[in-house]
Amino acid sequence: MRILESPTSAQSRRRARRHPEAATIFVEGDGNAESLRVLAGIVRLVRHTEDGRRCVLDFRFPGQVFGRSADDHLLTAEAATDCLIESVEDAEERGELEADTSLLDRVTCLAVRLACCSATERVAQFLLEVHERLAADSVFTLPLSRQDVADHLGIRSETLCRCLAHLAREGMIATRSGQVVEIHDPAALHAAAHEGRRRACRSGGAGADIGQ
Amino acid sequence: MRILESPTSAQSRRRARRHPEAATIFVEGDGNAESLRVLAGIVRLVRHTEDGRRCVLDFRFPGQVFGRSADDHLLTAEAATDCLIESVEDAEERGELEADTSLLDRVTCLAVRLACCSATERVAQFLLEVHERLAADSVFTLPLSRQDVADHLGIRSETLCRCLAHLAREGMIATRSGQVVEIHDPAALHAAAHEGRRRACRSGGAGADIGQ
DNA sequence: CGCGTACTTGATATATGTCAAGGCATGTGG
DNA sequence: CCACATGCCTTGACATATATCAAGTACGCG
Repeated sequence: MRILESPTSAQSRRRARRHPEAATIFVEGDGNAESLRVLAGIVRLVRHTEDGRRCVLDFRFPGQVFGRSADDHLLTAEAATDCLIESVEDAEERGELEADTSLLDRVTCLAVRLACCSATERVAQFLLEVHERLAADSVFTLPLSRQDVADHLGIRSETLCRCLAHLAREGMIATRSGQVVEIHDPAALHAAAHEGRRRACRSGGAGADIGQ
Repeated sequence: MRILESPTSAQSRRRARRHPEAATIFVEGDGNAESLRVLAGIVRLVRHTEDGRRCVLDFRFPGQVFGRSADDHLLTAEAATDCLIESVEDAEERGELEADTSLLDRVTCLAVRLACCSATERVAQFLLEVHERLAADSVFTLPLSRQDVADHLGIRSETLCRCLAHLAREGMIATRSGQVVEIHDPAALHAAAHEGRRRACRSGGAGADIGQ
């Protein structure tokens, strides 16, 4: 199993803890508000509903922090892949802490997407965003299961497959062996991520006009 | 125009500011992190996307606080109805401040709903939640436009109408003159709010079993 | 009382979910 | 090292939910 690694992880593996894939790192609502940082692997922040459904609110990639505030512990953190996790204090010591974007902002953006965007738009947005967050090459490995991505985007895994296939047929991306994604035409992908324009601007009526 | 009033608003109207319907109270991303409290009316917390779409992330009812933290100002606050707003300091002085639930929690719940629930489920959940948050009688007035509610639930206003009509046909609720809602059968409504059970529990596969 | 806006309802198109089968990749045991 | 078994991914056919487009209606306001 390949593990995504942050550039600095090699020299800092000292006090890192290892979490095997699917392990629970902390549970929603536990009092224990520890701040953690991903060294390698991918963490998913999820909420399980009382009726057995699951929703992936966000992913954390190498170098990113989670569980920072008490609010962050409103979600459960799980290892989406095998993970190396250290405490934030360790990273702080070494001055490796990046400014992390607010979880509220992340979840808000997700809610807006879920409310407004079609499945294909969501998938395109997700690809672009992951690509950017990983600061990856145009070809990159995304070691997430289809189910994890689908649960994040609020669609079925079959729909996710179809959207990927569609984007691939249009020549915007290619998927090699499932987890390897290649972005061929970022501009077109970006357009696909924001198609809804037409459908849009009726909502507000008065206030919001586009103009671009 | 009727204005929802909090029980204590009468004696505290001193330094309250009035915002007419549709007025913007503060804009997403402004540096000015003022903490406010609704005395009367309803505030909506929205995000406008770059492509002209709108999403209502949450509503604030009389007695509730908004704009509390810097994060709260990631959203725009608008008067969904004519509003009376005071500063949190004023309420604090009088010891009227309730513990407010975290905005992250609210938005997370919304995202989960948007990701998992059908239109009818969302509408049923919304009615129950508003009913509870208003601590209202089984008959209550909800002075929100269909458009506001639809933009909150991620559906079209036509779909919202149909869902309400459906719940009414089933005898769970009645809508009198648009803004007045009557909850006839809370139990059935609660059931309608969580129908998806069947569809659910396949997602996780291994981890998440229900058991209740 | 008449007008304008928002709400409601209907007909239809489309997107997504659902169910089912097949293929591919990965890991395991011989 | 290969054959097999297992699970994930992919694709297809179909059902269904929701968006879309278009009238019609009710309601609030002047």
